[in-house]
Parts: sequence; C-alpha cells; structure tokens
Amino acid sequence: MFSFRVQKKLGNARLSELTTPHGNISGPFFQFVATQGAIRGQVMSEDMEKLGADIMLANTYHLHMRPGEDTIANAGGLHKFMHWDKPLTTDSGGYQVFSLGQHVKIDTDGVTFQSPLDGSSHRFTPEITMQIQAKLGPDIVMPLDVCTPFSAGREEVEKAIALSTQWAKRCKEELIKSSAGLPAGRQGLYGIIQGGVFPDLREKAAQELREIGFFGYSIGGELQEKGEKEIKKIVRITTAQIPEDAPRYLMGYGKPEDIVEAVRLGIDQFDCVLPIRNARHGQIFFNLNKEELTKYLQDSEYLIDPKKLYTMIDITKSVFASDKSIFAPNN
RNA sequence: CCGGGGAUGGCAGAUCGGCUAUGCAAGGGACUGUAAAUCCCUCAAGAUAGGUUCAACUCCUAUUCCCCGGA
Repeated sequence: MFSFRVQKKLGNARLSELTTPHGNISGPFFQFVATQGAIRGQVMSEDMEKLGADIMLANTYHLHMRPGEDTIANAGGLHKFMHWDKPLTTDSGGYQVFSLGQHVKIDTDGVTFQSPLDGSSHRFTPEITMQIQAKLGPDIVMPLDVCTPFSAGREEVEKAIALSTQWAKRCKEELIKSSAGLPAGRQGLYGIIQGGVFPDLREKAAQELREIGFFGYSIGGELQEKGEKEIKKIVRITTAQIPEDAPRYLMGYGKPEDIVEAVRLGIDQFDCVLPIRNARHGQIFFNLNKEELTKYLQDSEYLIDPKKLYTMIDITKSVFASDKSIFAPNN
C-alpha cells in the first residue's frame, strides 16, 4: 500500500512516485502546512485541491492540544476532519521542541510542554506521538525528535542526535505494535536526520537511522539562516547518505530558489510555512518585473491568466522543465 | 436667532505653555517541520487672522465651519 519509486534521474535530481493509501504523488512535491488541520487564512481544503496541491501537512502537537486526537478520531479521522482525501502528513511536534524553547523540558524519555496558551503541562514521548498519530490517521508520520537551532554547538547537536535516533527507534517499534490488526503499510514513518551544521554528525545520524530502517528519511534542524554555502553543503552531504530507493524529505525549506537547488541535490519532498504565511502577510512569489506586476494586478484579464505567477508545485518540478528554467539560479 | 460644545495627518482619536501620542489607510522590509490574519520601519497634522508670552497645537479675541439643545 505504501511504496516509493524513482522514475527518472537528471543528475542527482529525481522524478519519483510515492504511493499512499490516499493516492499517488509525483515527486518532487511540496507539502502545504495546515498546522491545525486547515491552511491559515480561511483557505479551504477544497481551495487547495483546486490549486493543485497534492499533499498537506498537519501538526500532532497542535491537534493534540485542540481539538484533541480523540475528537478527530470520532469525527472519522484527520482526512475527514480536514475534508481532504489526498495524501496527508503529520509532523510529530519535534519542531515545537525547538520553537517553543523555554516552554519545553527535554529528558531522555520524552518532552514536557508548557502550553503557551494556558500554561497547562503536556507530556510527549515517542510512543505517545505515535499513538496520537495513529488516531489521527495521516499517511506519512514523523517521529518525535529534537530539532536544534542553526547556532547549536557540537555538543548540543550530539545530544540531539542521540535522543532523536533513540526516539525514532522507539517510534518505529510503537508503530509496528499499534499497527497490529490494522492494514499493513497504513502509515509511512520517516527517520529525521539531525546534525546541525556538522557534516560528520549528519553522516553519523543518517547511518544510525539507516540501520534501524525507515520508509523515508528527512533532513531536520533549523537550516534556514544565512550561510547559504554551508547549508547547501550540509544538504548535499546528508542527501548522499539517504538510500536511493527512499524518499528524501528536506523539512521546513521553502524559498523558491532554494527548493530548486535542493531538488538538484536530490531532494524529493518539502514542506514550509513560507508560501502560506507570506501570502497571508501580503507577499506573493512572482516572476514578473515591476511593470508587468503592476499590469498584472490591475488588468483583470491578466488575473485570469496565472501563467506568470508560480506555485510551489511548479517549483518542485521546475528542474525537469524542458526549457526556460526561470527558477534556476546557476543554470 | 439664542445658549452650549467643537475644529489636531487621507480617516479616527489622545495629550501637552517648550519633545504632538496611538490606531487605521498608504509605502517599504522581515518571515523557512506556524506561540505569526504577525513583527519592524517610513510617510504625514494643529481651520483662518490677530494677540499674550522668551516660547502657543495648547491661553485670549475675532472670523468661518460643524455638532447639540431651545425658540
């Protein structure tokens, strides 16, 4: 029921097909972030479908906080809850370990969140996140991990890897356990490779996860901060550590030109809040000069023709576009 | 006509005898597994004419306009 196949290669870039219980996706693909089960800004799932989105990403942590996984399970699962029949991913809450910083206490067994909303305390262990995700029922599930900031030093990163790897293993065991009686291959679990900006640690983390064995592998950690060369290097080195026949997922990466670059390096899967957030904040990604943009925004006929605006979906496939590689920084 | 109250950026709306907030709008920037329908920056004002004062958006007088009440 769950499978991944590389169909064509162009250098390191891959054209692929991911099969899930909710249909197939052609990769590289971009996951739109619907944290709380909906794209923010009054965007309906139906709208996303019309726009051509083929997969969305929701968040275990947020959905656990409200409305709670049981509520969603009672509503028929996350797909029904979201009015979304296509493939769906849930992140584990690992990113919140990083983004909620001071509200989180990490120990070897799991993490304790202090809700920024009401101060209430919530416990996440690898097992708990998998149980929640089992109830939510998305196709792709992520293990609880420790996401480190860009500036994290070697020691901090080593600790994060140790926990993330151990937790990923526990997540895998829990998935197998909780899947007993359920159709095999209902959910695909990824291993998240941490390692900060240290190439050798990235390699080590990848190797350990490979030994455990996951359906897919993702590159995690806060990478999006200046130092482009370094980031590119990390992505290249880490990508090379991921088996050819597994999907490679670069987490939280979303600048159009960066996506193209990452596709070139062999990444198949993306997610990012950037396009949705920026749109909500009044910014669009366009491929027009100022004059054309002005015309675009004023001329209703222009508005009907979306050729000159592009979406993340276009971008992830752009490397394979036969001509006019407008997104290519280096050509 | 009489009495009372007003007049501050494009709009709304405070304060103050010496530096005029703030919100919206407008323009710019940021945002990367969402504590973000958010955050940062910029633009831009004292109805008109006099007077008092070292100094007036602020106090005084007149004019114009607006609002409320009464004939």
